[in-house]
Amino acid sequence: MLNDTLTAVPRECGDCPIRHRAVCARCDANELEQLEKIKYYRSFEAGQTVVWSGDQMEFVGSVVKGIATLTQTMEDGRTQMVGLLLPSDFVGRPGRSTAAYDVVATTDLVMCCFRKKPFEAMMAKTPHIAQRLLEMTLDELDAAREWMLVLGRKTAREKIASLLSIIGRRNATLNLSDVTGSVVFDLPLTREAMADYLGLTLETVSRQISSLKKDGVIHLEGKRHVTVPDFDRLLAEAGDDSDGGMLA
Amino acid sequence: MLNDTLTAVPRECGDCPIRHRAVCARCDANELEQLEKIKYYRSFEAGQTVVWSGDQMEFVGSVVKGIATLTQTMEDGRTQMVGLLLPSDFVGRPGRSTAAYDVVATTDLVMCCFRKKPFEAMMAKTPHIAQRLLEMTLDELDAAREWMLVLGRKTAREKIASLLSIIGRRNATLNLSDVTGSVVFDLPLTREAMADYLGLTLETVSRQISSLKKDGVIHLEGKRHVTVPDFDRLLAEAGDDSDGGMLA
DNA sequence: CGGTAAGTTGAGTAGAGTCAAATTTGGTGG
DNA sequence: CCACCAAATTTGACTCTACTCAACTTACCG
Repeated sequence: MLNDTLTAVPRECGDCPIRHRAVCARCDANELEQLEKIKYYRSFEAGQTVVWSGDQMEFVGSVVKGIATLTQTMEDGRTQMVGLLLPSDFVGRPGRSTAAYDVVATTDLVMCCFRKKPFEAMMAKTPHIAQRLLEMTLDELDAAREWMLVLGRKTAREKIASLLSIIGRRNATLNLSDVTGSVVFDLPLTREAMADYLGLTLETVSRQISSLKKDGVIHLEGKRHVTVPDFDRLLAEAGDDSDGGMLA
Repeated sequence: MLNDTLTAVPRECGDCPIRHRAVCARCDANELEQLEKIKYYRSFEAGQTVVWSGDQMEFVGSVVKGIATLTQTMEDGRTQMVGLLLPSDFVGRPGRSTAAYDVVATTDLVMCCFRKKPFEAMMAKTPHIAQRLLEMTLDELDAAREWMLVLGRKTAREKIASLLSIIGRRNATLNLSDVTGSVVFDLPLTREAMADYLGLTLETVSRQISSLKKDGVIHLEGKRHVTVPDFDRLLAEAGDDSDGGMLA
């Protein structure tokens, strides 16, 4: 079954769906050819752990398809999600040998991997890669800081609204549609994963979603399919005047 | 009086106290000479705002001396500190025109500034700068994620202990002393600033500090001078087994 | 059609927030 | 050098949001 997934993945960088957004975005044809030589695809099933915190990192890479989470765990089991990895996002840190976080596949996942050593060697010779990685890292830093405001200062209701607006906005970006008026999307996370992202308990997440539903801010079909009739209303509930956290 | 401060600042990069840690750390003599041409020093008094969120960023630069904070504010006034800037830390984001956060001098502050355009131009030609900036940004991203765990999952008491252990560890690093047994330092932040960092109210900060004092985890002389008799005890109170958040 | 995981809802509690004094402190002008 | 002031900090009393524990419902999968 893993092969089915692999078959769906492009063999050539030219066909790659994340070609223009990933760490390789700035590479020219020649550089891409070099990358082709050291890349390989790996597939993971939903729920599988991609990397364990503290383990040796033998590769870095990009998410091609699916969603993964970056989480930290305390000894007593308290868990905090510190990043949501979407297609084109980069995993791993050049120059560091062990992983600092758990990476877990939330959905079935395909990654484009590079063995760490050759990648680092290539990065040193190829400014285009380092430049793009810097740009992506600065974006992630902004997203992390945006999230610090959510975690530190927002109420449970605002936290949920913030998460929904981020997911909604991202979906709109991918579909190239406007975030005006009504927005529809599927939640890629369980209530528990949402709780881990928001620094809440899953019960509180559930209650606040019910409350937003009751107040007509969102509609639900099943547990995952969300309709936001008025996106500005959602943003107001999130405590953001205009555009709050852009995550990816 | 500004001149007094300026006089204390090196004119030559060679004498600079942050020479080997800042964004210029990897530059060779020639590159440094180019940087000298576009650099200038600016001093700020404690309490002064260095950059307003949303403003045009006409410069980027490094903290040379003193401490600054990076904060976000919601319309209703809730604020969250998203970074603590220490000597050698970089301010500003190449490739972005407006500031995303308020930068405020917590103590008297000296910055080594570069006009944004020339700096960006130089970065494009000088891999050493971009490399070092990538490294620093990755470190900041790790620190931000570490802090997300603190904000999202720790109790008030653990938050305070986490902040104290970070400050204690940083001081030890600067003094090249071990973080074994007893550690002594001055708090660089008011209770309110600590609260903004930790996502708490200043009253809660005060109560938890009193509680840690009562339990003998710390001793206080005046409001700012802290003695930690047993650093491991403090780490245990922070919920960290070994080394929790390293901030700088 | 049952079994299990995911999600919802309820009741009671606790930890942090709010509002309101009191107290300490560092700095200043006399 | 000392009294005084404004700001920072501490402490108290009360409230409320989000957590805990628990039962129940729903959806999905074999």
